[in-house]
Amino acid sequence: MKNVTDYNFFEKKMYIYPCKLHVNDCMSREKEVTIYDLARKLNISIATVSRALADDPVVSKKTKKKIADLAQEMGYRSNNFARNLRTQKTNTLGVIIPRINSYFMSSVIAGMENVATSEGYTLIISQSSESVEKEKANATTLFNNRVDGLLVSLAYDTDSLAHFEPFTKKKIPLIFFDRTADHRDSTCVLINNLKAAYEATTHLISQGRRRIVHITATQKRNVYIDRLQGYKQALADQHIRFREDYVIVGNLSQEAGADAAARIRQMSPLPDAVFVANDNCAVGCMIALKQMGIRIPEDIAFVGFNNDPVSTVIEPNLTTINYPGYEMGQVAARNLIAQLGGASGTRSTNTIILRSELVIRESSASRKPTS
Amino acid sequence: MKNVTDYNFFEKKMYIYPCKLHVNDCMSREKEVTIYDLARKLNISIATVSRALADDPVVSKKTKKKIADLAQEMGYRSNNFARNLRTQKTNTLGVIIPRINSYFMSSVIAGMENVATSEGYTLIISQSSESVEKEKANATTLFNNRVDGLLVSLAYDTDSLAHFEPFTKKKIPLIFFDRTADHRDSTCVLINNLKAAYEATTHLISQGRRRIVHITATQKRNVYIDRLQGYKQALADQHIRFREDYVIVGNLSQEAGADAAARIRQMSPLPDAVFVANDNCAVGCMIALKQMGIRIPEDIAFVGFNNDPVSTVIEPNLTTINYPGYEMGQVAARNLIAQLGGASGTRSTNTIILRSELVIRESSASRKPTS
DNA sequence: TTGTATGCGTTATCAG
DNA sequence: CTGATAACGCATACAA
Repeated sequence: MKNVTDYNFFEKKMYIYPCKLHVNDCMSREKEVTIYDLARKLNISIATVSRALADDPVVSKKTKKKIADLAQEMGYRSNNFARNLRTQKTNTLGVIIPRINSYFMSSVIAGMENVATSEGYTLIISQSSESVEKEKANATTLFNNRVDGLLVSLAYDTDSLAHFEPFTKKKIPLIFFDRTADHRDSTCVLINNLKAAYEATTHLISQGRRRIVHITATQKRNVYIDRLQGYKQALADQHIRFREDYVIVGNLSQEAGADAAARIRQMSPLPDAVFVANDNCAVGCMIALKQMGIRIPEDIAFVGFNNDPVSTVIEPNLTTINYPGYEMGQVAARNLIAQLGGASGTRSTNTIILRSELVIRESSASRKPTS
Repeated sequence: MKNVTDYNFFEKKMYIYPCKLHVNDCMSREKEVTIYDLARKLNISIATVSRALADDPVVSKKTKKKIADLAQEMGYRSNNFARNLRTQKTNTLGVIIPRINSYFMSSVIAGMENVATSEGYTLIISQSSESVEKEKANATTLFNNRVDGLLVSLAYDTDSLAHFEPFTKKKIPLIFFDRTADHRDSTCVLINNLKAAYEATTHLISQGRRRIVHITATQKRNVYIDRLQGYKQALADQHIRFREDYVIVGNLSQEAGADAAARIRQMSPLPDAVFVANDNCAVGCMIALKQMGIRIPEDIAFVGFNNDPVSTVIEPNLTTINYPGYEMGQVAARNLIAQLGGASGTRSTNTIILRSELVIRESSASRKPTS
């Protein structure tokens, strides 16, 4: 504080003199070099400097070189704020995700960061922590930060998209990924959850399982709705009656898996398979069941979802749906940037479906060596 | 794939049309409302509006209210670029990390995001992918983005801090966390790796183990240097000879763990314990050893580091060092913001040590029921 | 190919 | 308490 006070005092005093110094003078911050400085030094106009720095073909190679060299030498760096202010663009993408610390999400983010950086964009990441309220607040913040575009994966309980209105009103492109929603003129990037769930369930049936429990989350999110649908469809196609009480809804945490295990154990007859909408929860459930002395896959087979690294650590290794997070991040970011680039045609792309696949491991082996 | 192809085709077609629209013209973006608009409507000066919006005590409550209401009504939002340009502040923090998709790192980021957002700061996250070169590039980008401060966890092979010079030269505060480095006037946030490793090793010894292998990474990073030191120290204190060939250096990936397992198996006599500098690698090693028929903990005991969720999935559950990632992120961010707030005293804080603890699980049980 | 002039939306200084 | 006005650094329409 001492410093600041002194500095203000000093500055006030300075105003007496005709020599008017600006905000960043003295030694408080070395002065930034601007295009004015470059122009003055080379005796040319700032316009030329600006153009040269932007690699405008209209500037001669020679002056370009001169300017580039001097810029380098003087440690010039362009001021994004001045530029953004002028161009009304921010080169910034906003991201809203439920939470960053899951393997899947952090992979997605890694993919986004990868393409964003290489395209000269910057990412602002915010977490909704699975709460609509925080999601709204994040949306507002990002809106005020003037992001050029938005990448969103919805929270569990979001059921209105009203908080994204400001963006669509201003024609700021919006992309939903993974946990998507129907929203006119905004693209979705996801996998075919229905098909994946269908395959998972069909696989269990083909292993001789009939009493298949499904553990999932709130039916507000497409991913869980579709997975449930796929599960139902598979049952129907194999003429297995769907039982409401075989669907366990929770928050898909590892603890939720343990809770589900307790419920499963109460069922009579004991189910012979479980299809879980997420690996973490599957793992929690498997651990709990094993502690109860239930054998996997002999008594109960398991299929998860996500191909999280834990799926190869748990014993037996977990059969699951592989699901390219990193790639999903890349695709979503790339598509968003394409829309920003003015490829207006891009706008009509409504949905991008990524490939997913069933990875079969021991947790779903059939009891007898048939397969 | 079908979709993607169609999409490309469609886009190409769009490019044929001569109708060249500028990025933001026509009705593509409704005009933003500025303080000028507010001022005009209320017949007051922009100066008053600006002050009112900043909640300057010098403005009367009444006019403040009027202005706030109108702003709300007209959908005014302040323009950060204009403000940043004017104030020379960005309210943005840069983050450079090796990679985001590990449980530990994503927890750290979550913690940082948490305090940054609540303090009105925004985070720009970039990954070095464990490469100095990318780390340098990231530093440059963040420098050009004029971040107010920087949070860094170093890549494996970084051995010069020259790329951070621009920041320190401009007195932009720099905080290292976890993978830190000695750098005059920059704060470090980390745990006491030496002590943690000492405890881990001592624990193994107390369980009756003598031939303890240590798996770690390059000795360029403090965390690995310190953990090795702690390991050595513990051996020394228990009068166990340190053996160079018991130290296996790799990249701590799960595969590296498997490789290490192969080497361990060759050793004769077989080591009776392994202390690994990271849980993931420990898990890889355990799985590989188990496949070779080696029993854990009977033949070889294990201790990991990080308390990653996998440590409670692997069988037997992994004894490890618990290590608060989320909190570390919060502390680092909070400290950085404090420095920006002008708390000059903060500057002299050189190192912040977070608590860590040994979590004992089955992987390190002693052979006989003594403990 | 280069230069001149202007405005982008704020904040902050100085003068009422 | 309020107003007028000058920067902040850059991009660009228009002139030359």
